Amino acid sequence: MGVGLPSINLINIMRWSKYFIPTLREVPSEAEAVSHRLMIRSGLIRKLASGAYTYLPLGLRVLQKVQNIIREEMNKQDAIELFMPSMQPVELWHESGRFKDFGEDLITYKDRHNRVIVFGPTHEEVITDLVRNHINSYKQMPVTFYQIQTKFRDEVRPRFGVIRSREFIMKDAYSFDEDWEGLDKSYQKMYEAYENIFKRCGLKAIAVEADSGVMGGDVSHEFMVVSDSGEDLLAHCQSCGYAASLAIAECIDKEPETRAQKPEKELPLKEVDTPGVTTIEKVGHLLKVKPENMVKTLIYAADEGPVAVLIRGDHDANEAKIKKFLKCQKLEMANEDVIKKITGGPMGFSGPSGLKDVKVIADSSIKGMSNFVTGANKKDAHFINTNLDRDFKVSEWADLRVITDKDQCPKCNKNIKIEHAIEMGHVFKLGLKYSKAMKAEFVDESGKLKPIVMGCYGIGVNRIMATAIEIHNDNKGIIWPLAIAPFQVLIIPINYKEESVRKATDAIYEELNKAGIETLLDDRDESAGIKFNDAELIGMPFSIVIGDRGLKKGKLEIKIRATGEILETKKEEIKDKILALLVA
RNA sequence: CGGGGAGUAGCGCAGUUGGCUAGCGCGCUUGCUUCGGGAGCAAGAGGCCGGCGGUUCGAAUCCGCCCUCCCCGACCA
Repeated sequence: MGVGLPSINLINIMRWSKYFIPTLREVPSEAEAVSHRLMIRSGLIRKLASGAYTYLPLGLRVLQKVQNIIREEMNKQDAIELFMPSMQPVELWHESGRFKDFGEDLITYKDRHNRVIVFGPTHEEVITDLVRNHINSYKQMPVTFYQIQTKFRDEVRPRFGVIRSREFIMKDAYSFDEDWEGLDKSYQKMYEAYENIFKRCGLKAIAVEADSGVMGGDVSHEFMVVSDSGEDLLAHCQSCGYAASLAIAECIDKEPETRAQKPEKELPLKEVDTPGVTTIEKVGHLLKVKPENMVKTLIYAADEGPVAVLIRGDHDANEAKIKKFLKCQKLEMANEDVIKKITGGPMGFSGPSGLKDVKVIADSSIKGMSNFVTGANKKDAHFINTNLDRDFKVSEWADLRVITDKDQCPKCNKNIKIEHAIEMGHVFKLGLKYSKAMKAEFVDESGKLKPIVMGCYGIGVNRIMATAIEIHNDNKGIIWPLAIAPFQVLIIPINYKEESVRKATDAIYEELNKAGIETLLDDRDESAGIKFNDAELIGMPFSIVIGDRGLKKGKLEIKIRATGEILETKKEEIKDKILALLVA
């Protein structure tokens, strides 16, 4: 299948009875997240298998509207649309070095000629291949390409319906520049496009600095929308607006302040029995010491051998920060043998004093501590009253931990909040990663051969749909933002079979059609209650209720989904009133 | 991959000390009545009880293996 979704002109009007909107009265047992439930109940999607969904007509319309918004904003920034294959020769992935990086997430198969084909999880390789063959001169840059296309990733755990699926629709863009200044400009343009896109889709996206992960590159920003169904955690400052993903949010541990809390006297180091007790929680319980008065010693295996990392008991080690600090590629917890060699004791009882042949780095928050509990590097034993410098030495200090909600904002010192968020988009300054690996070079003005400077930019299209629902709903159903609502107006005739109602309904339906208003007509032979409830469930911004009761007075009702407001309107003024509402 | 939960009609569920023809609500079909917030009456259709194997006179129910789905974690746009 051509998995892309071409831009189309949406059909303006539709009769419910001739369409396909399978709404559900009851909550499907498989769905837990609000958006997931509502998407199934309102007939937007159906599941085929874990992480693979059918978009039903109403859902498809939303996707198409989102895509059209994306296209408009991308085109506005001079990005050029193209369409690349999902089937990609594995050689490209070896060339870029990402075959290993992606690992099991890559979905591959062998074709009949025994060639290994990758189902594209993203398209840096393909676009770089294209560009290296056709862009050879600085005169052809800057240029940014984009596509809207289905991606495939064998996610470990697909969840929350369409929010994390194995097959998903992504807008991916790639910029090519002759130098870093150029990249900065291209990046900025995409950044602006993204802000506009999310805003137009009714989402308040926060741009946060992020870890580049498997994409590579130095600078990257994620566009996050705060939501309980978010898989990511955000450190977010309510006062100054600072926001960063938990993985990189900076921790401020001011030495003078923390030092001040130090008691005057250092007590003598003492070994205590802690049989079989290894976790911070249990040790703390046994010794009646709070986690913040304990220090855990984590032995990591890094590129250049083992490293001991000291973290306060109530904090979590931040591997992204540790990696960055050590400038290493790989970082994993050391195994039992290595721990024994370095600490002399078994796993679970490691402490900073008496470590051999290992670099000791510590999180800055430890500087202010005294008389704390540590492992004794000996089976079933811990030390109490451990003290810095006296009992052990730290070779380097750094921010190595994960921020908590007890921390302060690194920018304004106010309290920081940890919130769940959904990642809607991610932009990366890739730099030379792919152009070097895959030799995408160009000749600059002075005739020199240089690698192209790249950026890449992704948006989860189906995720915008799910997130919009996640944000805009009530206990009755979805409340679509106007720009991405499947239809702008729903006409609800009460007893459509009755001639006077049908005539009035058909006339208005036709009138709205002529005015170019996207209208769905609920012409089903259902009771008023069912129609009202379904209307609230599928959440069109405006409904027009046409019933005998009002018709006798020459009046109809316009219901506003978001507010529940009912506007009594003269029959003749319906169209103008709706037009006014659409613009407002 | 670790931990937890679940698979019985399109949806939501009951039935599981082994026992009759597998049930209920919603939805669906037909007819009549109804018609401004999930209508009433009547008559229907719809099941390999997730799969395979075992125990047994007899299995939705007991045992074994497998599959699928959901949640938490690890991991990840």
